[in-house]
Amino acid sequence: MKRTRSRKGAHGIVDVALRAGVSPATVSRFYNHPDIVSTPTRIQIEKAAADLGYIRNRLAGSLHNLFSGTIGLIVPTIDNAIFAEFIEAFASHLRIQDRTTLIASHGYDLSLEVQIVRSLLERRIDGVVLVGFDHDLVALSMLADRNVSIISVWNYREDESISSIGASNTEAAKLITGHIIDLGHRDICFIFPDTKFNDRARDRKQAALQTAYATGLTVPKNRLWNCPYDIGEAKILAQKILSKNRPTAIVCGNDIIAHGVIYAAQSLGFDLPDDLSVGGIGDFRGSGDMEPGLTTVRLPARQIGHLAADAIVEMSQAGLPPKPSHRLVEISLIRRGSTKRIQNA
Amino acid sequence: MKRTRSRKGAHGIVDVALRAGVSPATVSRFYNHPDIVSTPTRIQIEKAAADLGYIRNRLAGSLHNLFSGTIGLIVPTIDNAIFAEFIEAFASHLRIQDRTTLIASHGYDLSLEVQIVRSLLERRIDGVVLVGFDHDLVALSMLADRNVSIISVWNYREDESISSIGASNTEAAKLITGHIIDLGHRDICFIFPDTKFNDRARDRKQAALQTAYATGLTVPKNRLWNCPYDIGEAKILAQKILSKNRPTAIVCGNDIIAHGVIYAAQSLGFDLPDDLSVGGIGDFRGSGDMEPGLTTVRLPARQIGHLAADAIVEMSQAGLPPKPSHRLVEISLIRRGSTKRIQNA
DNA sequence: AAGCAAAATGAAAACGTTTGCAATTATATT
DNA sequence: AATATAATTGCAAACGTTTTCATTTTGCTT
Repeated sequence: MKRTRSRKGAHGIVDVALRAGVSPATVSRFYNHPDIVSTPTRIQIEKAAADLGYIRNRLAGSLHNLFSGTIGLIVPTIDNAIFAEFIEAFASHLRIQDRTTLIASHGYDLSLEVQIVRSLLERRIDGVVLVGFDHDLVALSMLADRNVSIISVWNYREDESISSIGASNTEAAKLITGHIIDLGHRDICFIFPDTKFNDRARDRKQAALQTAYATGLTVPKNRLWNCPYDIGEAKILAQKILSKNRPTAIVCGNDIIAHGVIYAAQSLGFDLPDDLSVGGIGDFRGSGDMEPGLTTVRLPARQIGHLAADAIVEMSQAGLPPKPSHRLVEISLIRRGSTKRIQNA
Repeated sequence: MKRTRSRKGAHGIVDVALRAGVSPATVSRFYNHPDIVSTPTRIQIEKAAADLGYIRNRLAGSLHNLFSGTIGLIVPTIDNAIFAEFIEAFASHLRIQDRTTLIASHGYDLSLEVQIVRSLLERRIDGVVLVGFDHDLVALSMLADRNVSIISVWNYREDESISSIGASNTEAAKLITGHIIDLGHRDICFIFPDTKFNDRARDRKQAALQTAYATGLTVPKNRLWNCPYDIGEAKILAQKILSKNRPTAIVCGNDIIAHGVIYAAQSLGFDLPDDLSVGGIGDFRGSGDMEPGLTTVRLPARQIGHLAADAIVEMSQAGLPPKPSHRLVEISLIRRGSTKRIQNA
């Protein structure tokens, strides 16, 4: 394939320099270290650049100084509510810091993540933000070898070797499970997503069950289910669960599943929360507005996005810190209409 | 600030060449035109690159050949369901074509869009995908000046000057409005988002009202409302509308608003669809699963994402086509439980 | 086996910036 | 006013590739 497109129209830094009557070096400094160029020249250059409609070529720059001004963001999925608010907040805050976001998703497929990391490294990202701690070692070492800053978001654990910003998913699951137990429920069903390559789900599931066990509950086979991140599939599963010998409450690994469960209950004509209590984790957009409102644990997605953007920029400028730092964000139980004290307790 | 981070560990193309016993030129060809390097050398280079953990630097390459392998995607918002499926499909298909997605959102603020375009141009994107046809002329001409391919997605119109892939929002609004009128409804309320800088919403709103007028209906002030893209705000607005002198049906400019309306009706204890019919546009994830299922017009978001990815890659390789091309994607009315023939008609 | 075309490779000049160093100019000090 | 110091600026050499052109090697044909 012939690549013949011309961009002849575009002016370069030397054109600007020529027109402003200075050297290209000075123009470069005007953009990168504005403080060290004198006011008169600054004005000259500003005018020349405007006249020519100059847009600088950061690729050429990064070739020299190793900084591309681009940050990679790798998420499991973009197409559902889970990460939407986070991505938006992250990208916006990066833009404010004059960085751009190179985004990619892998659908919980770690091998794909390796390819994605390679592809991002080929574009010389200054840093990368990943979700959670479950990652292919190959991907991590490629990043480490090239001194690319890494931040893991969403989950919080004290002992991990890469820096992170996130909530304790363990606590989140404890909160919602504990709340439901406190309401008197003893026959509780648990629906969680697949925990393979998903430390958030794993932490939540384990903590939820642990909390149940600690109260002396047992969780038989028909009270523990797996379910993908999909409202429709959750609805179908819940309909099955609810059709016979139903529990008094369902704890869901995330709000997506909880939405499906609530719809399932409604489709079967149940009264919520009288016939069934439902709890989620996440507090996505919409969870508070549905009827009944979903009782859930609020994870501050936007805050994580904001913090992650600031942190990755700082890290990429400063070089890797000696030790990984971990930032815990607050979560809170949001009581809404989908849970209720059990009647016959 | 001193930028002293070293990437000394990283090997370049000449290291690979040295180790493979060939010239850098051959290694470059190995990556860019694999067909013209002989099998033995190919193997040598493959091995050398693997041994050294070489990751090529595409920035350096684009400096020379004007292609960065990066496509810009500018959407109004990432943080709600509207564009989520589209973005996911788009980014995935770009990845398959060995391109990466530089994403940014502007929250329906055109002036921000200009800044974003500049920032993307500084990274020398090969093409850019925008939503709709309402754009700042400055942004468009910056792109045109630099021969960057542009595709507009989501909306379809025959007469626009930039290439597009999308559905007819006019048809969509006609479909849902017509459906509701066909069901016998005459007292219909319309809730649409702000149409400023939003041609999709404008087309929909106009077509919906037109359809109503064509049937001889009038739409008084209290039957036409504005509402942001937010379930919660839609819910509040709908509660107000429904509390006094309520219509028999509500046509919503998108599924987000429709979700809010349905929740509002439920919060007031209405029976859906007996007390009220609700129609949306979009068919987002979840619209089919809620109770009752939302009657809406399906816009194939994933398909648009897929087509747009393929199209922008092709355009960016081929140079601008002589004439803008417009691709119309199919939409369809999805009848679900939220609409019903009016009882007393 | 010679001759020729085709295929594969190498040498070196770009691509558009940034930056170390040196040279110049402005400012401060006496 | 002369000198010392600091603030600006310019020169030219990178940065890591890709590509043109020329050269070498390979494969065919007779």
